[in-house]
Amino acid sequence: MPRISGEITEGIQSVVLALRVIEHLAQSRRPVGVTSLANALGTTKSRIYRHLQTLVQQGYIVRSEESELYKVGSRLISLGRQVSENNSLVNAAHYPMRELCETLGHSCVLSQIEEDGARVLLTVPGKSSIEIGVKPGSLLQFNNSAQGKVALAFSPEANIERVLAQPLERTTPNTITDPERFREHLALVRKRGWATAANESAIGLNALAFPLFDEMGAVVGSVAIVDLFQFIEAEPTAEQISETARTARRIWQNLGYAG
Amino acid sequence: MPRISGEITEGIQSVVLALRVIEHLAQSRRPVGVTSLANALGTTKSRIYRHLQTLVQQGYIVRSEESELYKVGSRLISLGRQVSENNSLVNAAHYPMRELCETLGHSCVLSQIEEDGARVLLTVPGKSSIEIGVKPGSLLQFNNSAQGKVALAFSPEANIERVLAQPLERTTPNTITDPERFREHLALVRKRGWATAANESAIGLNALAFPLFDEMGAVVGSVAIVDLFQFIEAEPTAEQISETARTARRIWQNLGYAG
DNA sequence: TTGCTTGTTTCGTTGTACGAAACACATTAT
DNA sequence: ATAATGTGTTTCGTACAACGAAACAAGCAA
Repeated sequence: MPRISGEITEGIQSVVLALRVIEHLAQSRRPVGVTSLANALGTTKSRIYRHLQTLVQQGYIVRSEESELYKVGSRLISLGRQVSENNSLVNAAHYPMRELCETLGHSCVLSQIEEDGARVLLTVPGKSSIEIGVKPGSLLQFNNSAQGKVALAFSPEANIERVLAQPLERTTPNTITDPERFREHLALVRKRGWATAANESAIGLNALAFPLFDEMGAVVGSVAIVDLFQFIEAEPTAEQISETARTARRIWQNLGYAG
Repeated sequence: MPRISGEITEGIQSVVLALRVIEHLAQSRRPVGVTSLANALGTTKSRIYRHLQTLVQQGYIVRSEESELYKVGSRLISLGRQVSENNSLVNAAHYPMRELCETLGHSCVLSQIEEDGARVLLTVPGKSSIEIGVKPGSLLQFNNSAQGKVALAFSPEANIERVLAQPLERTTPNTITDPERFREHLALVRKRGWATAANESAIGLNALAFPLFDEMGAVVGSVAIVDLFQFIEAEPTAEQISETARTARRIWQNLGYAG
């Protein structure tokens, strides 16, 4: 099987592709055809075709009968429900987040800490007509997002050192890339209890994030409000801070952490 | 790669196994180890180990740090949310089903029609202390479940013929396996607008199912209440029928079907 | 007609994914 | 202590699964 990127090996190839196919279909709400999928994932039509066939056979995706395009199938949907219903973090956060969104009107994002970033689990779109959001499933970096920073700041020291040992990626001129400055910044975040990330992941955007703790007191993720810099300034309003904090606290409590 | 069951080929093997691994982890709420997974799926440890590694690498599953067992990871959770949130049927049905469960106290099941059965998308557990339910993700047969029968009964004629052409599987002595009797039974279901399946899929169980239609008037699935035969008799009570019917109607309306 | 799209099928080749078996490291039993 | 079982992990040679390229079919638009 020719031509893989000379990397050390990133796992069983066919499985990796299959997951990418599923992920792609889940993202795009419209059904997708073989060719466009092959282009999007940078591989051949035959490979994609074979993979689609397997996934259809297994019931994870279906062909919409009118067009001859592929879309998410019922088996994947029920798998999705099982997984997300059994996840305590999503359950604990869902309702408080909706309320926060009602109160402040900003988009609201839940993320879970992972080895190299904060994974977006769930977003509640804001009330403005311009929709600002973060794509569920994406991985936010530790050094350029409020969610990542706040999660890292409250992590065990060993974790912080591990991240600082690696070079910090720069995405905008405002991204913090110097390890020493970043260390100081994390100390500030710990002191205040929250983080913002004005123009750090993208120019014009800001977010205000609070950490979430489980029953053992360990960080599991973060809640954040996200909006244009215009609406969430470098120093957020007292209301934004207190309301988001209150939401975070409600989520902890649902998770069993007394505070 | 030796020894597959001599079948015609059921798709890309490694992908099929990977999906089974994911499905298994999603089902079992507790973390699982390599060996038990290998036994459960009937394959070797090394194969499972390799697959788990790929899935971990991709972020779909993680190892719980205390034990060295594997469990569902955040990437799979966020995939799950995406998929189930974008699914109109689940969204339309969720709230009405909860209410139905409050009213009658039985477990409530949503399923979507598929080529060879009704796939369980979502279940709301009943209020009794004995929990009767159907596992989400499982495929209910057309001939031995209320959900399957009602979905098939309102399908296009061609679909019915296709199913009748295949031999009907028997699971209990009460399962209908004779094609002619089944055809008559479907006519009755169509006339009444609902189906039951007393002792057909398992002795002691019964279900009462209504069809669900989309905006074009085509069957997309079914809602059903499920409980012990003791609580849902061969001829359900007027209240059970009217309440479940009302729920079904509310779901159609949410889906855009005027009726 | 001739292009230019789709999705599908075939085919020969290659290197991946495989099983078996060894390995390391725990517990528990003898 | 030492054998006996239980984990999860690693190695290795090989068969055959998964692959890319290219041909094929079917649809639509100039």
